[in-house]
Amino acid sequence: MAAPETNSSRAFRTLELKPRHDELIKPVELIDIVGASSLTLVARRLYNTLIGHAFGKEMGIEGQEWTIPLKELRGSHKSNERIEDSILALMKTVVTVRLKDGRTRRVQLLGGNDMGDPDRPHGTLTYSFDKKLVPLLRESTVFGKLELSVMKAFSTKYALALYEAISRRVRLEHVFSEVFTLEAFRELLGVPEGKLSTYGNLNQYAIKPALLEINAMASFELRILPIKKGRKVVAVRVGWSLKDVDGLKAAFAEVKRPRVGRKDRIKNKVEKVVP
DNA sequence: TAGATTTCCGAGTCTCCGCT
DNA sequence: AGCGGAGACTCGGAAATCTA
Repeated sequence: MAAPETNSSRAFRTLELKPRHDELIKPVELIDIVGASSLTLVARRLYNTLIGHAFGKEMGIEGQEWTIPLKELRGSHKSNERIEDSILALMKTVVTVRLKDGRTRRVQLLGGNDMGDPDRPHGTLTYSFDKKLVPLLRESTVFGKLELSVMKAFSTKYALALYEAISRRVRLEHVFSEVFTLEAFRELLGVPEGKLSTYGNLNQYAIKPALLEINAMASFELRILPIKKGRKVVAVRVGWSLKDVDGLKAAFAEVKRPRVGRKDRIKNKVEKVVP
């Protein structure tokens, strides 16, 4: 999938943009991860936290290490057991990135790391990113601005993947929709090879749930329309618009509510679902 | 001994195949 | 397209264990 070019007058570098409270900035090359579909939602959240922690304040250099208390990675569970699983999954995930000059780069999501320190055996995680990955972070000119509190609230990986991709495009001033072939859209959502092979299943289990969650909780509104060739759906048009003040208030309120029962709550609201 | 951490478990929820 | 259901997954909490 081709990454959209940013409007040239505002071609910030990642280095120059500081995240506001509760947001993190993630360069486009990382967001369009190809081949990470086997990562769990927990692992994705953990990775987003690690990225935010590492690059939120200042830009890294090759070989730099960061230390974060495990407490901040655990979430609501009190144990490290799930953190270790996620770290292993991230280290095993090889990302294929299409560079602007046409080269293809393959790199692990997460580099070497140490858990614990001499004082507290299980207290901290010291981690690094591969030296091939750090320049990507530094050179990025197109990026998404992601709201941590929103990302934490998504319950399906398809909603998170779609949110990441669209939140980046929402910032482009003159673009309000984009057409994806079904193949590209599956890749964007991170649908595993061979799964959800028919449009019916893709719509029911990936697109509809993701739309429901995003429209309930994000700062923008999404519409997805199938594009048919004959009777067969061959592509989708994804359109987006920013919410008004009332819409933003409702979204903020839903994010703050507990996850239990969310599905039923948001289903009762107006749905913009694929026909 | 108190607080931190790990292990285990079960309820709730989600995914997606097979069928109509 | 929609339904039913099996199996997988997520999550929070209780009990056990560890550490200072």
